[in-house]
Amino acid sequence: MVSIKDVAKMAGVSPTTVSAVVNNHDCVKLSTREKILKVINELGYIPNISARELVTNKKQNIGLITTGYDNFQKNGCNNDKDIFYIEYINGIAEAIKTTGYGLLIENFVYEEGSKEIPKIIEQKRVDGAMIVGSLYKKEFIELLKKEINVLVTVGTFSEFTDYVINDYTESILMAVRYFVKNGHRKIAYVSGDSKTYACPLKLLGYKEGLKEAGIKFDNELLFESKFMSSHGYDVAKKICELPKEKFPTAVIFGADILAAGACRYFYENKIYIPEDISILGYENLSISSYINPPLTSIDWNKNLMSKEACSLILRRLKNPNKKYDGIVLPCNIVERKSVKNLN
Amino acid sequence: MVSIKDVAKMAGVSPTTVSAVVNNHDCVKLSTREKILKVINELGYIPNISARELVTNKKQNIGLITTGYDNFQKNGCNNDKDIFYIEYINGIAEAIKTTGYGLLIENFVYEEGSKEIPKIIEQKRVDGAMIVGSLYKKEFIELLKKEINVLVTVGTFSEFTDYVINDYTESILMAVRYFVKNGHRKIAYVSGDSKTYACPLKLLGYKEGLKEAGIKFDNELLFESKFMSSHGYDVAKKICELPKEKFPTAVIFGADILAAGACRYFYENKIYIPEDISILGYENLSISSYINPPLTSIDWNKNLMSKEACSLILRRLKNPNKKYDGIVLPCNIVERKSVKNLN
DNA sequence: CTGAAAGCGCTTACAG
DNA sequence: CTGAAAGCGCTTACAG
Repeated sequence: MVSIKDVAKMAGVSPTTVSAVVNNHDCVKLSTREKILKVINELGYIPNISARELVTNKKQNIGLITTGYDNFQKNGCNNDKDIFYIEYINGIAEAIKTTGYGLLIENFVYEEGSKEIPKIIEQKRVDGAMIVGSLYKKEFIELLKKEINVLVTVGTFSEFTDYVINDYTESILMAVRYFVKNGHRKIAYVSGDSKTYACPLKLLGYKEGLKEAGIKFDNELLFESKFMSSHGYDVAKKICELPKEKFPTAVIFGADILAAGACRYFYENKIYIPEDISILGYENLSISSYINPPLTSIDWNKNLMSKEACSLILRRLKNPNKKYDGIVLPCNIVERKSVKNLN
Repeated sequence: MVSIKDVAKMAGVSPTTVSAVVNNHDCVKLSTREKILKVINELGYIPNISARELVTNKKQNIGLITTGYDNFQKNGCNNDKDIFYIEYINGIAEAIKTTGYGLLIENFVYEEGSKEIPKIIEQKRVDGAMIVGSLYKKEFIELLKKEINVLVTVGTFSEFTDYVINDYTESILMAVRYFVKNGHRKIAYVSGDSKTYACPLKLLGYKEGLKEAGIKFDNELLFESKFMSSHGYDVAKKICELPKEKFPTAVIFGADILAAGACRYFYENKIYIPEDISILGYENLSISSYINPPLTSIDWNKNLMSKEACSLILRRLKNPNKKYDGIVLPCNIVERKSVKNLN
C-alpha cells in the first residue's frame, strides 16, 4: 500500500503538500503540483479513505434507506415492494456516481412505535441519508434526526428535512382530466393506503377533477386499498360487482401495483382493457410496460426525483444549517394502451 | 462524540480494556466487563468505524456490483436491466444485514477492452465484492482480481473466484421434460445472448431434453436473442411467421424479459396463452407474476443465491487463501398459467 | 487479566 | 508557497 509519505518522499516534498495537491487546494506552485501528480501517477497512489474519514470526521458515503411495512414480508409480497424501489435505487446509484460519495443501501422495515433505526445511521456509516418511500410515520424521521443531520425524504413530504415529492393533487387531477378528455364520465378511483401522506392529497385531486368536469362525486366509485397487487385484484372484483348502471368506464389506480392486480382479475373474467374498461396506473413503474395491454400511467419521473434528491443531499452536506428545502415535481402521463377514447 | 477514552476514564480502566470488551475478547474479567458495558450503555458509545478501519486496514463494507451492457443504456432498456437485478440487490441487502458489514452498491457498465473498474473497488471502499449478472468477459474479473482479493461472481461461473450459479443445463432440460410431460412435442427454444457463460449450457439442456424424449432437433425452432424485451417481441413475430406445420405448441424463453416481450406480440395478434401456445419463462423475475396470464417460469431461487453469495464472501473474508469455492444451485419450475396440458 | 505506548494514514492549523 | 508537528480514535503487540 503506497501512502502519502511514500509520495512525499519520492517527490521530495512534505506530506502536507501532497495532501494539498490531492485535495485540489490552489495554493501549490504549478511546478510542484505537476511533480507530485507525476509521482502519484507512477506509484498509483490512492488516498486511504478511512484515514481521511477519521481526521475529517466525515464518512464518504451516503445512505439510501428503503422503507417497507412489516406486512410486505409477512404476506410474502416482497415483489410488490421490490418493484417499487428499484428505479429509485438505480437512479440514485447513477446520480451519486459522479459525486465522490459511495452509496450504502439498507432495506429497513419500519414498525410503528419501535425505536429501532437503520444500522447505517446508528453506526454513523454515512454523512447523509435519503429515505425512499412513504411507509413510515413522522415519528420515524424525528427519531432519525437525532442521529443524523443530513436527511432527505424522497416521495414523502417532511417538515423537518429536505424532501422531494410529486405534485400529488395535480397528478390525479390530471388523470381525471385525461379521462374526461377521452370522453369518460364514470370514473372510479382506487386510493392507496390512507396512512400515507400522499393519499388524501391525491383524493383531493380526484374530487377537484370531477368538480371541474361537472361530474357528481359518487362514493361507490371510490375504493380504498393497501399497496399490494392482491388488493388491486380484490378491488377489480368489487368494481365488477357494482350494479350495471354504476359500472365505470374508467378507473384510476393509485399505484401501478394495484392496476396490475386488477388486470389479473379482468383478464381472468374476460373483461377486456381498454375495450370494456379503461384503466390508468400511477407511478409508471417498469412493470407497466410489461403488462398486457401496456399500462397508460402517471409518470413520477423517478429518474428526475433521484437526481433532485442527490443535489438536495449534496447541498445540505455543504451547508448543514440552511433552511429546509422542498422540491415538488410535476407528473406527466405516459400513454400506452389501456385507455380507450370514447369520443 | 463519545470516544473510547471517555468510556475508559469513566469506567476507570484503560482504552485497551474497553477495546477488548467491545471486540468480545474473552480475556476480560467478568466484573470489569460488566462495568465497562454499563458505561458504554450509559454514554451511548459507538465505536468510530473509520478509526477501526484505519488501524485494522479493513473497510467494513462489502460491495455489490451490477453489470450491464452499454447497450442497455443506449437503447433505453434500463427497465429490462433494473427488473433483472432488483431481487438480487434486495436479497443480498437482507442477507448482509446480520453480518456487521455495510452494503455498498455500484451499477457498472462494462465495456469490452476498457480498463475501467468499479470505483468502490478502485478506491478500496470494500473488503470484498460480489459481481452480479453475466454481462462481462473473463478479462474483467482478471482486472478486478488485481485490485481486490475477495470476489464472488453471482450468476456466472468463474475460474478465479468463488461463484454461485444455477445448474443451467439441468434447468432447461427440466423445462423440456415439463413440456413433454404436458404432451408437447413441438418445443421451440429462445436462447439468450450467446456471449454469456450460461447460453451454450442451456442450449445443451434443450438438446438433451429433446433427445431424451425422442424428438428430433429442428434448427428452425431455435432462436437466438439478446436480453431485451423488444427482442422477445421480434422472436414471437418470427415464430408466427413459421409455416403452419412448424408452429410450436410450446416455447421456452431463456429469460422472463424475452417472454414478456413475446407476450406483447402474441397479445397484439390475438394469439392466446396458453390456449394457442404455451410458454415458459426463465429466472422467475417479479414481472412474471404480473404478466397476464401469469407466467410459468423456471425459478432461479435468487433469494437462496443471495444468501449463498453472502456466506461465500464471508468465508472468503475470513480465509482469503482458501481454494476457490463454487456453488451450483438447482432450479425448479414455478407453475402459473402459461402452459396448457395437451394430454 | 490489564495498561502504556506506538502507530495506522491522513488533514489542519500554524509558522515561516 | 511549503513543512514540522499534533492529533483524529481506534487496535495491537508487549510487558507485567
